[in-house]
Amino acid sequence: MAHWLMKSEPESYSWNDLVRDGGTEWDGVRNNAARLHLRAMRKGDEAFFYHSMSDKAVVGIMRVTREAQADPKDSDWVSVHVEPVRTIAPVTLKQIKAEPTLGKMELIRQSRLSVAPIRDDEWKKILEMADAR
DNA sequence: GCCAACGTTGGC
DNA sequence: GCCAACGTTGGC
Repeated sequence: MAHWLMKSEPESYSWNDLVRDGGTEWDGVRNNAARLHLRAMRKGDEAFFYHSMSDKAVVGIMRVTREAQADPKDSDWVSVHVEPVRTIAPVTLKQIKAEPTLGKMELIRQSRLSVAPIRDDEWKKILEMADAR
């Protein structure tokens, strides 16, 4: 099972919004690299929900509940369906940057990428950081 | 608010 | 096909 990180500005759509909704169509992605990642997602994959801009922290875990299909707003693009799994203690970008083993994360190397893969060891490390609080 | 990084567009 | 100009994202 693969792991991912997906970004959203909390002012636009927050983790709490996702929990409230019980699931959502992750649409609106308009970047080719991100689209490739969306297409590579498989049902059952898990993803971190990252609050960009005002918060800059991983705040929850969600699950891919349906694989990519045409974005309802623009069929040139794709969207997946996701559901919340659980809230985690926030792991901030600052903490991630301070952790040498996380230096290769796409989150850091290419900050503008809104949908990114996460290596197994990175996933595990961030979970450990959340659980340690 | 500023600016770096990245993507896209359009003139040549 | 190259590259300058412009737009957007997102960290600081």
